[in-house]
Amino acid sequence: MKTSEKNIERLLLYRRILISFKNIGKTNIYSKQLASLADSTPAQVRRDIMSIGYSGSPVHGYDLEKLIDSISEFLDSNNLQKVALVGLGHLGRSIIDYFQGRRPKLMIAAVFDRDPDKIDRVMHGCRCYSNEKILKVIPKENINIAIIAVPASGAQDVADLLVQAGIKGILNYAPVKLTLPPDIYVENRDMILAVEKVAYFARKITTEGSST
Amino acid sequence: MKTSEKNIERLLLYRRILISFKNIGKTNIYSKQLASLADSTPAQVRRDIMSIGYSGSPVHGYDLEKLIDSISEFLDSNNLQKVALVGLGHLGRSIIDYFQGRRPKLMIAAVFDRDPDKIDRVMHGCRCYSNEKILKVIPKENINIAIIAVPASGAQDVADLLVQAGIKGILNYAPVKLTLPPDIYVENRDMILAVEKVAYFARKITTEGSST
DNA sequence: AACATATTGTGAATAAATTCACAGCGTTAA
DNA sequence: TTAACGCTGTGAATTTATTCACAATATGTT
Ligand SMILES: NC(=O)c1ccc[n+]([C@@H]2O[C@H](COP(=O)([O-])OP(=O)(O)OC[C@H]3O[C@@H](n4cnc5c(N)ncnc54)[C@H](O)[C@@H]3O)[C@@H](O)[C@H]2O)c1
Ligand SMILES: NC(=O)c1ccc[n+]([C@@H]2O[C@H](COP(=O)([O-])OP(=O)(O)OC[C@H]3O[C@@H](n4cnc5c(N)ncnc54)[C@H](O)[C@@H]3O)[C@@H](O)[C@H]2O)c1
Repeated sequence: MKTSEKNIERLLLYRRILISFKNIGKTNIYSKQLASLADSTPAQVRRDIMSIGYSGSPVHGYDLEKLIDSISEFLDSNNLQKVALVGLGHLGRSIIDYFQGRRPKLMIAAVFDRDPDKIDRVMHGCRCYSNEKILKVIPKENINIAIIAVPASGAQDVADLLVQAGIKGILNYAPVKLTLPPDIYVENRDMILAVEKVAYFARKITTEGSST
Repeated sequence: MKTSEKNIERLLLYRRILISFKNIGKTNIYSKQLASLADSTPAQVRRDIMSIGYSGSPVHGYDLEKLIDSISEFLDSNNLQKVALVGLGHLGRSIIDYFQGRRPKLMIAAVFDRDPDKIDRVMHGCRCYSNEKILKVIPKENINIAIIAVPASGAQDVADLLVQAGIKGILNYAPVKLTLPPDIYVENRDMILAVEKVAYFARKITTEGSST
């Protein structure tokens, strides 16, 4: 079963769409509908669903509940997967606020910051520790992924510590390339690059449109 | 000249890397070095650079300054391109704080929120307006891209307003699919999907590693 | 001036991703 | 019963993206 990064991204998106579709009372969906909701094509949707081994009915399309379950079985861990967050500034606070309680199999189980004012504060049920506790808390809580929301200057050090503590995947919001062992999965999310991209395509649209 | 979305993303990343490479005193770079900094391959780097019409020297590789300029000429607007931000919560504040002043050709020129407490506050030199001013301020300031950082429930309405005001590109942080005219470029950035993706690959790494 | 060297630029080959197109199927209607 | 329908599942075709591989080249060296 060959599943690329893009495949996984689409499946995650499908699941979110399917859940909200189910929440408005639907019980099934056709590849055409899902494609249109996901800005994709029916053939792409069918291929993706095929790749996880689920199949629908030619008459009713896909059963929402079963499809959601299949995707979840494919994508999720059986157990709860715990997440650490480092950096409790504006971004960190926004993240914890938005994330916590939204996904059944994922939870932010520990927060770290180096600012003494923040240490020991409790947010959404999880206490903020000082960075020195990273090596202790992460293995103890069995956390294997982390979100970095500290300024660029501190990110590499934090990442090194996290890896030392046993983290296997990092979602990095700091604008630096982290240098880490090859068996650590890193996803970078930089807002500036994203705005630049939007700026490029927005401009492209406007200049193309005016050349009629 | 066929430049795909991925192309643009890589060029933006190269530029950032090149700038920081220049800042540590270097004057030139080889495709091999840039590839390793960008987690890419030398051939990919050369192809990408070829696609913008720049060429280097077989002996000294690429001249940093000239390459940065070529990429910028290709990617950037000649004029300043203005950005609107809607939603001045934790996320919005983090965004403005991080973004403002970082890119020479881009600036957040107006901020909107519907909370009366926030209206008329000034942050990083830009005043926060009420949503009602969107239709007035955006055309007046000639803003053509926007960042949405409001809760999911308000995002579609805000997006509709923005489009009506003349926005051509949107960076959307709210977890909803925006339904908009086809000539509007939308980039969605959802943290939950990103964490889920990291969770998947982190797990995959750990389980694969243990099957030796 | 001739040679050695290391890297670029790029056509060609390969690999990966997407789309096409249609057989097969369960359901409904007559 | 039979026919018609509209959708899925998927092999094959196509398109897009990446990598290979090597001639061309600018410079340093003798
Ligand atoms: N990728 C994005 O989309 C995006 C958006 C906004 C900000 N950012 C980045 O995220 C960073 C944080 O943004 P913010 O708005 O929350 O900033 P902030 O200043 O509000 O918060 C930073 C927090 O990190 C803590 N911190 C600093 N160094 C630390 C370290 N070494 N270890 C642990 N904690 C540390 C500080 O005490 C503070 O609480 C910014 O510096 C910026 O680089 C990224
Ligand atoms: N994509 C991501 O990575 C990510 C991360 C965190 C949060 N979020 C999303 O972003 C939203 C904002 O996060 P936050 O932490 O800043 O929340 P917040 O509650 O701190 O701020 C929300 C702000 O939006 C304003 N607002 C609400 N509705 C509005 C409307 N219709 N028009 C204008 N302003 C409006 C509020 O007054 C408030 O200032 C969250 O609801 C969440 O959906 C996304």
